[in-house]
Amino acid sequence: MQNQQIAAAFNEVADLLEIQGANAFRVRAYRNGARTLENLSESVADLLAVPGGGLESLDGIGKDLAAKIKVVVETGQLPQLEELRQQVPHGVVDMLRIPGLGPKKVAVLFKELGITDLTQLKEACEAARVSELKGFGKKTEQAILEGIPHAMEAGKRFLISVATEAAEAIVEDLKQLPSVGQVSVAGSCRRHKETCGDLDILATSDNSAAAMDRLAANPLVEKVLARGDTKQRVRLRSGIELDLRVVPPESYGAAMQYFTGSKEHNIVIRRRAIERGLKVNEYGVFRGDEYVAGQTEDDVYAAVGLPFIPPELRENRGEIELAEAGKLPKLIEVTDIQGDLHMHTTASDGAATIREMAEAAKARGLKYIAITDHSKRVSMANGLDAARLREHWANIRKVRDEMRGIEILCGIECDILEDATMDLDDDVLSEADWVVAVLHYGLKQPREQIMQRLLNAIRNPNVDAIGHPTGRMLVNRPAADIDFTTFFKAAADHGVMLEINASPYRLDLDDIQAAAAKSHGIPIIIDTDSHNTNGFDSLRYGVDQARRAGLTKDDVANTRTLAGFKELMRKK
DNA sequence: GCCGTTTTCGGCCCGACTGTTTTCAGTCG
Repeated sequence: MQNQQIAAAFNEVADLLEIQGANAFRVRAYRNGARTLENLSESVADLLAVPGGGLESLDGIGKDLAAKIKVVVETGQLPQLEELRQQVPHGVVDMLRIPGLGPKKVAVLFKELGITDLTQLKEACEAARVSELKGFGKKTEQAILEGIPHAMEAGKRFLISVATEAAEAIVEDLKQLPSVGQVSVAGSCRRHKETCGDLDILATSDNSAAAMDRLAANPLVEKVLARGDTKQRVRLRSGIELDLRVVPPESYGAAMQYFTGSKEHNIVIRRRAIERGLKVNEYGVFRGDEYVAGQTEDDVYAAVGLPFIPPELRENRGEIELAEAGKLPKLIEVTDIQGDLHMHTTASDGAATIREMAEAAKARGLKYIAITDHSKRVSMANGLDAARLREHWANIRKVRDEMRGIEILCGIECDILEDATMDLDDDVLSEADWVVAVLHYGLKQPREQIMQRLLNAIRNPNVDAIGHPTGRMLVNRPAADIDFTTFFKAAADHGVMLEINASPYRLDLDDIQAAAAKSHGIPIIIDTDSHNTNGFDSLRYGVDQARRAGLTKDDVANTRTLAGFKELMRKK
């Protein structure tokens, strides 16, 4: 957690320096440093303890930033940030969220008009004082007024499921157009990030106007925000903004590579191009003015001496080095999954019966499932006590005996209570085929208490796995404060599996945590946590998260047959 | 502020679009 806090501090320093007109590369250095910390699995406090300066060996962390990290770890504060906050009020930073306002214009508003928050900015626009400033005009003033409500929503991001569904619908619609060749989603949505800020769609056509007209007429589209010869930006009714880029066919691969990002990945790719006397942009790979590649992404990567890199890995977190060495992992695919070990029925808060869930799972090709309804603490969800649970298991066995082609485990999603005990006694837990232990309540407890709960559960011989370990709800509720190094070590020592919960609201573990869990040799499971028969549709999002973590089929326990899976379960 | 088969400063990814001006700066991705 401390890593994220320091990263946030560095990002804020970058924002504030930018408004003050500091050197752009210095600003970038703070953002790069922040990003390194966000992606770090071990804690900076641990690295500080490494003799010889473990911090400075990190990408983008030099003498100066390392010293600042040390100060934060030791004092909990960054004096530089406190000082900058004195100089630039916090509301000024909020203005950066208004589309069309960057650091330069925000600085002018602050210095010339003394505006320090969004409310004052609104008043100034309404009084037509903004349009009188040099570099501003009537249109800018109007755009600011329209952008203020958006800024008030504070950098809203969208769940990957919401973004994916919208993007796929629009891609399908554009494909109907005869003048359009290839159409595809790019950007963070194609990289399958857990949330998307906006959408990028790419199309090849010799008639860009037709494609843009088609998009503008799509019922999902609320407003066209900007339109040029090659690029159109629209806002969807859901609030997501979407960029459509139209490129010639010979540039398709280059444009896909370029607009899929990430920005950090592409910077390295372009640097490699420069080293080879080449230039990479969205139109192709060029030697001087001569086009040398660009039709496919394979060609673009080949031009810079690399094999194709799966979009999920394109974050500049080591994938380029792996590609160079020919060691890219063969990432897990949805069809590799044979079992689903976390789901609910009408016995607790699910909408379907045992049999309906089993039939639906079988229809999707799953070979085994575990029914894991809630334990009694989750009274809101009609959680089960020992007596009801035993009765439920008897019903599950009945369905299991009657059905062919799918195995059903008698499971339970058992709460780890606030006092670190389990919600059900060991005698009943020991009768289960499968126990997933989870945190639902008391997620805001201090780290020591959270860790006590997780470690107690891991040490309980009846617990097979920890489900949605951090308890976060995306865009909504923050994760519990977990010491991951200790957590992963304990799970590995006790043979407890860890879940990537595939619900698009959770995706917990996240990509970085899952990669760290893998490095500890912990078997990962990917579960849908289905509450109805459509819940199995979420499997793809969990697999995508695993792919972003670099996981292969072998890293994920429920890609095995049931017999193989049971070999990985701890002995009882 | 970082980085360097360039050891010590000079470079750090790049193009499209908008609005305000009239040749370009700022913003964005």
